[in-house]
Amino acid sequence: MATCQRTKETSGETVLARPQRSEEITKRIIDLIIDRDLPPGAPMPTELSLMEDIGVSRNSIREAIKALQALGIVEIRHGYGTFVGSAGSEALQTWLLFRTRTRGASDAGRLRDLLEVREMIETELTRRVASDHRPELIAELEACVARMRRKGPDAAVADREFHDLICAEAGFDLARELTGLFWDVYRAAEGELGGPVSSAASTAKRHQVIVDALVSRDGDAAAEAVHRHFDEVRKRAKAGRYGGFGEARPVDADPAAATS
Amino acid sequence: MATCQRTKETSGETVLARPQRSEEITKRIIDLIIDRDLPPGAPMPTELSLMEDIGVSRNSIREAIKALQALGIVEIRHGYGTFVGSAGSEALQTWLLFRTRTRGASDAGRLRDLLEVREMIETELTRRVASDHRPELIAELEACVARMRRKGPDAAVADREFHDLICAEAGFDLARELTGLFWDVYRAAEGELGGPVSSAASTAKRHQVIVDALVSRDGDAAAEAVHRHFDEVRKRAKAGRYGGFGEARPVDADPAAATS
DNA sequence: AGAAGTAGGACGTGGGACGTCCTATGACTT
DNA sequence: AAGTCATAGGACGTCCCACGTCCTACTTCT
Repeated sequence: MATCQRTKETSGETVLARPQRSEEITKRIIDLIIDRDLPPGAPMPTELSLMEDIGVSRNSIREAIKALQALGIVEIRHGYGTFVGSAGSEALQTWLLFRTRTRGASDAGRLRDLLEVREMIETELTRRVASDHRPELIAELEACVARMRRKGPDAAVADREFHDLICAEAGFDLARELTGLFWDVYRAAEGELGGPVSSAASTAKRHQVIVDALVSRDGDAAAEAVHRHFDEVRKRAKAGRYGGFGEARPVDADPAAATS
Repeated sequence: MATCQRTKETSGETVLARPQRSEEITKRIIDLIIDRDLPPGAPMPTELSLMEDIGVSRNSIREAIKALQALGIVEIRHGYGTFVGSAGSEALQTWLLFRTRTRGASDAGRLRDLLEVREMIETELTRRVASDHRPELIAELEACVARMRRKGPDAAVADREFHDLICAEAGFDLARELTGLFWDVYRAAEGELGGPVSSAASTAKRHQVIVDALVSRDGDAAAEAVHRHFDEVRKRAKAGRYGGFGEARPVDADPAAATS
């Protein structure tokens, strides 16, 4: 009987020929969330309810929900229910990691892309934070730098927190989440490629320069410090076993322009 | 028999208690793509093959593939087969649009975030392009600006192409795709909110300034020009009916805007 | 009243069937 | 012989049903 709905004679209209039903279902579910103004964490209608509302079978609903789950738009808890998700950046990790791992297009250049984009965002972000930030921020950043000096696994965590603190200070959620995402994916891809180890002391020093620039509220100096920090990361990456990543085009041919 | 695989007594090892089988399947399929080095466009194994390789039912395989499809990692063509996807940024449109439409967190601030991140990336991108670009780029950009001057739907297309040209010139695929994504999503969200129309002449002028800066190969001037361009966009957005995006937004019943 | 056990709801997985779409191969026509 | 059309096969799309697992909430026993 459910199949009867999509035969032409019952509807009488032009054949819909819907190329992808599931895409339509996905859209409908999203619209449902928007229309009912369901906040993140709110319980979604039951699969059975959606079945009836949308008029398709449970499998179709489940596949659509699965696609939504992959995007972080919904969260599924076994035996409990489906809930509206926050669409956080974690959902993109699979996507970006795949994109980075697959070397079909520009070889290892994708890893460089990751770094470049992060550098662009953080440079501008730090520039803005330099001219407008809470005084407490400095102490928090210094604490991170101190932790970086101590060798160990916590140094990497402190590194991430350092950048996250700055990004959060700017107040742009999207930018903050993206940089965090790039950081995580870079780290994962780097580990997979057998990247080099980080030098703790040098890293801490580079970060300290950024803090100093923030203290003096000098936007240009802050941007410059961030650039130098990324130069360091690039140098370290180049020393790895996948050396010379992204040699497709020597953009940094101009030594003077590299510091800008 | 398939069910027997996951009972503890057959495996004899510690109970896996797999919280989500489909997540495991998704991972396995991705690894399969990487291991076999399947390039984008290559045909994926049949669902039946995957069933046997991974050892789960077709429904489970299909749900995993559906999740992968949502991320653009695979493409499905009905009646033909499943193919490796390019993981392009189009896949993130649903995610980002949802994230922008849902105003649970910071109201309309998300739209502002979109603009800010794009500004950050394009600013730095343009700065780099200023110091290193092909001479032909200028002519291509000027052609876009000329098209912007003519009113009509093509003006928006030219606008997009203009920014895309610059981003492409820098050579960072990821940055280019992200800015394109932000552009598309902003446009979609703007339309949904009943955004204001763009003033053709003014827009063309702002873009011309960017071209001029590129001609003189002045990085700082180019960055400045991009900033001004985005100031313009922000100003225009602020004039919309959802005026003052970023603030709590006062519902200013502007009679002039009611025409659209 | 408190704690253990039980009933119900909801998602997870498996298996099968049929429809739809695309491709390719064969027969037929010109 | 070459081109066109019809048919067979493969692969995905949708549907249905059944059972397992997990969590919640209620009932019942102590």
